[in-house]
Amino acid sequence: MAIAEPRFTRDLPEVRKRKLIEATAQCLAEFGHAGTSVRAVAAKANVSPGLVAHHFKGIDDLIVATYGHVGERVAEALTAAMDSAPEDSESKLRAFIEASFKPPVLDRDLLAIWLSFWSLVRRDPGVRKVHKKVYADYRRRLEELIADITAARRIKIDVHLAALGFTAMLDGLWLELCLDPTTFSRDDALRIAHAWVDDLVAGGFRALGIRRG
Amino acid sequence: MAIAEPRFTRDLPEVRKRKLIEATAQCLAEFGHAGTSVRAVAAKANVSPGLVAHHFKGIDDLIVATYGHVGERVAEALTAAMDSAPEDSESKLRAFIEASFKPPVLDRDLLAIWLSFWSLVRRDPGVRKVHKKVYADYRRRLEELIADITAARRIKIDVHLAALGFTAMLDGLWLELCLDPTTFSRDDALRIAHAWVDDLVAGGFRALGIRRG
DNA sequence: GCCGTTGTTGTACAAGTGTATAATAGCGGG
DNA sequence: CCCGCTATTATACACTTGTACAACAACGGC
Repeated sequence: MAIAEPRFTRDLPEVRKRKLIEATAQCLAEFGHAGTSVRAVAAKANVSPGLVAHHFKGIDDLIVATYGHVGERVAEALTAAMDSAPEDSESKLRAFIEASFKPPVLDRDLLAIWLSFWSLVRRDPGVRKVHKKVYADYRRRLEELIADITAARRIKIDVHLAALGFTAMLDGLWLELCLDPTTFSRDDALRIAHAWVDDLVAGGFRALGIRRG
Repeated sequence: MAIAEPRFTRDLPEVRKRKLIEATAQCLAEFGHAGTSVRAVAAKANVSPGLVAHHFKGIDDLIVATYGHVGERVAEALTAAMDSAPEDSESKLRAFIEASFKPPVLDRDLLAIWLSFWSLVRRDPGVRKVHKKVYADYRRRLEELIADITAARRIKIDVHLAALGFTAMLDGLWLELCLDPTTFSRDDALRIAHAWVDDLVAGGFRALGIRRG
């Protein structure tokens, strides 16, 4: 007679939390925000509903943690792409673009998580703070690259505005591509983004002059 | 003794539906997607819960109808701005930009509706179809303007890709400005968008050459 | 080997959910 | 003025939700 296997296994809080976060990501991808409840997450993680409440304040807290977790993985993917690119800033910026439009960044499941998180930004000040920091970091990295590229070529533009416009364009392309991959293609997005860099390097965007005052 | 006022008033289905749609918009703005239920909408419209089921299939159907309704109002606002602009395409494109970054288009409440709608796109084919059409119309209008502007100036670029990039940038700026108006300002967004047009008119975006093959 | 800590379960309960149903009543047509 | 149509209500029901609670049991320390 086989030894009865334990009815459950104990995990360190840190480990269990991670498992619950991954279950939340799967629920958001599979059922959307509306179908992602404490119980749904618990079921997906093969765990009792009470355990979720034991580790997290509620489903919103869990979604924020999920955003933080996958957000770090996205940042890692982008950083890895830049690190494996040549040393010059233009190459790194282009590597950033390439990484932005392929998995794990270009991923329908990721959009589901992002949408849920965005819907929390408005009412929860803590969430708002996290969102602000994530986007500030995101923009700062691109702004530094753009500043490098333009400085080396003696191009005088407002790099802050340029970075804002560039990130907005990347975000928009990413969002619309995740929502509906049939209207335009990944390659279209890549061509558009690379063309932006081409024009930047060629001294375009003269209209984005240095900010006055 | 005063005449007892009627306990409720009858409306034409069309009128009642519109009231329910407006109540839905308010609920999405006030409570978010999670807090927008059949009952919440009914309460907001001072109506019994059963009535909602009588006019709509469910809360998803109501959200789609709300998206359609406010989407039309947005389209009207943008069209009105273009109509009151001078006849040339550049002026119309700039009027489009101006209208995009002020109410009723730039509106946190509108984003709440958009987010809910986007979260439905993935699972509901009907919703996906509506989204596709709305965005196709949106892009086509801008593509025509861009085509006009470049054709008049003998500028050879892929207007389709240019329109894709421009709409993505506008969407991204709009989204991020609605999410967090403190990181950058409406004026920043306007400067960025107008600078894009400046560069287009000046013959920039040479990198967006005519699509090969 | 036992014991204590605590991660985990199962259950219970109140509140909220969508929806079906019969009864009500506003309002236009005769 | 009454009548019929149907928009609307009120209620009921089955289900899901979040959370509290006591009991359980896995696993490390002694």
